[in-house]
Amino acid sequence: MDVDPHEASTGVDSADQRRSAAGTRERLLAAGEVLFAERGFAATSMRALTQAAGVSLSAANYHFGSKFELLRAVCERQLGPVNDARLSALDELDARCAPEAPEVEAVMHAFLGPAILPEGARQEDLREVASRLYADPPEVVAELKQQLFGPVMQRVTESLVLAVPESSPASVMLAFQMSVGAMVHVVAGHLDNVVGLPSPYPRDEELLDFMVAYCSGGFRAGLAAADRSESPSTPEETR
Amino acid sequence: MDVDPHEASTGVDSADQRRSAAGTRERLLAAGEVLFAERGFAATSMRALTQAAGVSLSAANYHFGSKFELLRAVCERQLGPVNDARLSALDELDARCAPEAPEVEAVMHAFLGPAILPEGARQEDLREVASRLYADPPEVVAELKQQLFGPVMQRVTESLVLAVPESSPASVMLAFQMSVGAMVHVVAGHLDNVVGLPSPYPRDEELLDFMVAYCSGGFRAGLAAADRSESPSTPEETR
DNA sequence: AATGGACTCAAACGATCGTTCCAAACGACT
DNA sequence: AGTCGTTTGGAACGATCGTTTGAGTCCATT
Repeated sequence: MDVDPHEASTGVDSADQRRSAAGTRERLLAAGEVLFAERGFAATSMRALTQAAGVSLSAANYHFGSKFELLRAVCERQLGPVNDARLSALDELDARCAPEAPEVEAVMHAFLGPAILPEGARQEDLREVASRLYADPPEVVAELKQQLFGPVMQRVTESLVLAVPESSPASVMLAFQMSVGAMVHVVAGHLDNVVGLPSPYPRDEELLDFMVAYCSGGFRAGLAAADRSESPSTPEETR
Repeated sequence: MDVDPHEASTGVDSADQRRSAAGTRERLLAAGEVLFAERGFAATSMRALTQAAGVSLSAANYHFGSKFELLRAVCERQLGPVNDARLSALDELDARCAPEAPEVEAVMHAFLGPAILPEGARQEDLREVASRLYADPPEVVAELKQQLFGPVMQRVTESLVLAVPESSPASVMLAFQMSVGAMVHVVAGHLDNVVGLPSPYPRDEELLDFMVAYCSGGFRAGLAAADRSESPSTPEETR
């Protein structure tokens, strides 16, 4: 009783056996979400992270082996539900429009929705660590990024190729990547730094509808421009 | 003659007075462009940077006061010509279509062109440090970013508001920010990590035309969706 | 009560960080 | 020749980094 590492905010005094065990891990993940999203991986020290979490330094290295594994756990915890929601939405979309190809807007909605709208219960301070992966570290994170986003990216690309069969897959991927960039920009919170916009920009369905319209319209316009410049020059594949 | 700090690659032996002076500064800026763009600000050490530049550690702190001032100099040197080209292209565009409003495609081309196409002479290994500013550090760089991009952003927004007078300025800014995100994504080189695309994706006019079409189409589609959802709900400003 | 595993703590490890200091080399000028 | 300001290199500064260590605490089980 000499030290008080963290006050018991909720009035639990019984039946909270090994609360500190799962609580510490949860605290570290929550602090990692905030700090990694705010300052990036390299600029976030383990001491600042554990201090923000209210736990000891070695506790972080006990639960997770290293700083990088902590980042991986944070990303997986945050991106797992998002990617699962994306995949299930795409499956449901495919099942709905039986043998016909899905609409571009519907695919974009399935891809953007779980990232824009807050998912499930935790919705207040959930920053997007994943957006940091698109910018932060050297090439070590490339493997993590590929591991986290690879399946979803491939799945969305397949649906988009089906949605616009007249365009080449390379153009579809290029146009989709620009949508990814727009989404990362929004999800990373860069809208908050624009002078004429509300600082915590609301993540509501209005923004989602706007993004779906933007990405779908840009997707179609980009492909139209690519087809316009490809068809008269390279008639080798259109044959 | 006991040490050999850096070999004289070019065969200069006369009339190269104080070559090391301007050469050292140039080397540091060039190394900063590459390393800051590759690994970000926090993950790039001064020792790695000066070693890549082939100069001493104290030389960097002599020419630039600190690591942050070196980053500022690198960003200014790289973004200065790009932003100047953007502003002059927008001025030329305004002068061309006399009293009428400019086209969205033309504004996007003026904004995207200098960032996509290599500018002037140096075009080989010129990475975009600026894209790192949109992702890398905490809030210290926010001031640098605002200082570097502020005028151009305001200028482009003005032209876009004129191009679509029927939409609200807030929607115009939101749609433009998504185009900024797509541009940052492309300029940051994230296309190189996509499996089905060529790894050093060519920065040619074909990509520029594609991006102009994408951003313009998305811009118009997003605004159309916003107008569609705004007009029946809030008839206060449309009056 | 005693044992064992799960967990946390303070302290320290070596390494590397950005920065500073000082002596030496350089060309320019009197 | 001699002196000055400019520029460079090498060594070292204190601080902080990620990680490891070993003793200690707590709870569940026997």
